[in-house]
Amino acid sequence: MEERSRRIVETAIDLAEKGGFEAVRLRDVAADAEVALGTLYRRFRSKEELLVAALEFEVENLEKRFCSRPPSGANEMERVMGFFDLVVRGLLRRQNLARALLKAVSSGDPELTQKMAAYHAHIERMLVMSLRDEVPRDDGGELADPKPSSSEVQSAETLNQVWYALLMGWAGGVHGQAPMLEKMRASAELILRGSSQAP
Amino acid sequence: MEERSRRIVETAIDLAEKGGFEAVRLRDVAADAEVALGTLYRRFRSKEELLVAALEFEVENLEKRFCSRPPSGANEMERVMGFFDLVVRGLLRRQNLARALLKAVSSGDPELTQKMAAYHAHIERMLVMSLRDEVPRDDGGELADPKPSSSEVQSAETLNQVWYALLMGWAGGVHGQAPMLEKMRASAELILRGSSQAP
DNA sequence: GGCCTAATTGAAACACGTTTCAACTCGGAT
DNA sequence: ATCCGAGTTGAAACGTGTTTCAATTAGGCC
Repeated sequence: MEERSRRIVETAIDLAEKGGFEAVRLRDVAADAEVALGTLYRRFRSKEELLVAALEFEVENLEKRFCSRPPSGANEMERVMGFFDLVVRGLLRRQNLARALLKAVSSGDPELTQKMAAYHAHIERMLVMSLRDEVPRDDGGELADPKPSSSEVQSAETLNQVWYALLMGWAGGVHGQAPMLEKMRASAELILRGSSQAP
Repeated sequence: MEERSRRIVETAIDLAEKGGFEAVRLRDVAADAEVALGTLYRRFRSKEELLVAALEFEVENLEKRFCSRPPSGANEMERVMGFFDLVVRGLLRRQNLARALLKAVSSGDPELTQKMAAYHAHIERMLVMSLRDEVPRDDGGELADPKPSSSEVQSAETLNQVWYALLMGWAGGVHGQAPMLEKMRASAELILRGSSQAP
């Protein structure tokens, strides 16, 4: 990403951390990033697109942490929950920011379809790697994760679906982070138990 | 609900059917419902709250249909998928409306926490009843569904989580309705298989 | 009927996302 | 050095959600 765009995204993240979605006023972002409003709009078609770019940035960081300290655990369950703990510590700790990013990615804007799918793909990839016991190696900047089996992919998809719904519930105030993790564990138990049986 | 409020909600639904979330311009809603803008705001604190009221309305209709023609099927899987088919036919067919309602309920507005939780409770209740093979009887306007077991509740919660995430994906253009139902079936297979084992 | 309170109305104003535009700047091709 | 086109700037304007407010109306109570 180009220097100016990065400055814009970082400014947006700062403002979102402080005051959430509403605090990301594009006039303020432009001013703080020392850019004209028109420049911001040349690079990001909307507030949502800007915040989704911020989400991409945060997910990249998450992936780096994931690769450097992959969740360890004796079984699938522990490793998968270790991954969700990582997301909580890496992203949800900054509640204002996390809520703002979730709101942006779930806005339903058709322009963001591709980015939304990419986000889910990232999470699912990390989930597949968590299901395995391998230590993921950083392979020239890319994650090494050859040929996931279709049952691994299916489990990861289902886990990600549950996780996404729980994130939405957290963002909407339906539950706090600890209950969210509890619910995730309960659902994961069902899912992993199901996946351990021959179809 | 009072007459004036109902008129406002129905007007909002009309507009949302025609043009989605953006087409629900509150000035237009007020004008079409023959009410002053201030009156609309006295009854609904925001556009999202208005649309969530519309969602409540639609979910009530869904529940009526559910009670009058409960999904039938030889096993849990078929009945649960029958329920999701019902939602598709009853709500998602009107794509503009459905997307608008989903956008509202997932807006993350703290004022809507209660309504969001209530929505999920409704869906989960119908899922519990679908898991069972009973014919749900309309019990004086309320659904008869005595004492769901904790394992039924857990399955219903997990199914609902997956379903909600898939709805968001559909609303965001990640997949169409048919692929969404396919994904739902695949995840439900995992979940129901897991629930059929002793914990 | 007269009165009191709450609801309604119409209209204006405000905030912020988004668009538009003319003037300006800058890096590279000639 | 000059010129060109793309990117940038600053400022204004527009649309829509939201707020505000004075004037009006409606409905129950004496």
